[in-house]
Amino acid sequence: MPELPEVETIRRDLQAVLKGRRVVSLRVTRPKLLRNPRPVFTKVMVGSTISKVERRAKQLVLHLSSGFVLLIHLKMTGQLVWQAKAGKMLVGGHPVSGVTGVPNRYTYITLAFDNGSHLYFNDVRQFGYWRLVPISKLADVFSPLGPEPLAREFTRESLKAALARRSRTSIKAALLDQRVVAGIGNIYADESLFLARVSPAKRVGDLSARQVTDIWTSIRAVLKKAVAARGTSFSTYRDGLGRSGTYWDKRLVYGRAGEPCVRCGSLLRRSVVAGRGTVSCRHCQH
DNA sequence: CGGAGTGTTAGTCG
DNA sequence: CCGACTAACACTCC
Repeated sequence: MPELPEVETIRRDLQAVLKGRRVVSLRVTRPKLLRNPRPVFTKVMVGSTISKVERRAKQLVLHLSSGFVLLIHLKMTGQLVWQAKAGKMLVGGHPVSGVTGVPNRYTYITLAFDNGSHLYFNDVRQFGYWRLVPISKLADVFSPLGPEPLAREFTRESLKAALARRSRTSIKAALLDQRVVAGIGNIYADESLFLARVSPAKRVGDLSARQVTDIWTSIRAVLKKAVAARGTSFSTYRDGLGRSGTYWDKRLVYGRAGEPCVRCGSLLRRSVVAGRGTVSCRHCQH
């Protein structure tokens, strides 16, 4: 489920509580979510310290003192819950209605830390994974990914060049392709294309130079706004600080099929583009 | 109850 | 080498 803004929010929250923590134990009740053999996980993780928490595309990147990084992908329904010894809890990822507290029936991996806190990985659909990679191999693992859209490397020119090799597909499929630009998913693809006034079904080869520029500008604007809002609707502190993740209230089109377009008032339409549910304004987007 | 839909992506098939 | 489609899985909604 989470896209760049949600994963970035989780990264910041976890960095604050996990940096410098030593792993004292690992518990796995669904081994298939591990991309390495379980003995490797135990050996690499137990006793090692987390030095920093980064993000690349939609993955979390936890650096370990053992010379490895732990990649965590939440896919559609993955959720990370950190809980202090005293009970303070923070949550990032897909909420499970009616399921509170950890561990619960969807908790498949648990890390225990030296200060008595725990990190729980819950995943209803079990698409997510944990993967250990030697730090020396990290660049290879990430090499297929396109640029980070909020980094300097993502320029109008780099987007134009990446799109040039995919002229026959729809612009929405291109934006969802992590090799073109890393971190955009279904929500922010629709949001960005609405802001750029470009139809999601438009063939990449038919885009004007101006439209490519508008898409580039819109991607950055939408993602910056969403990061500032802590993502969409699901990242929630449970310690009395209140809810977070307010992009849902700011969204322009996602989940608004049948509602009036904020720009022209005509009704937003639902369609299927690139195999995904898609919302757009037929009047504003061309 | 059946069927469609869900924030992802790796793999297959033409 | 594309680009479209589907499976992986569990749950909600109509």
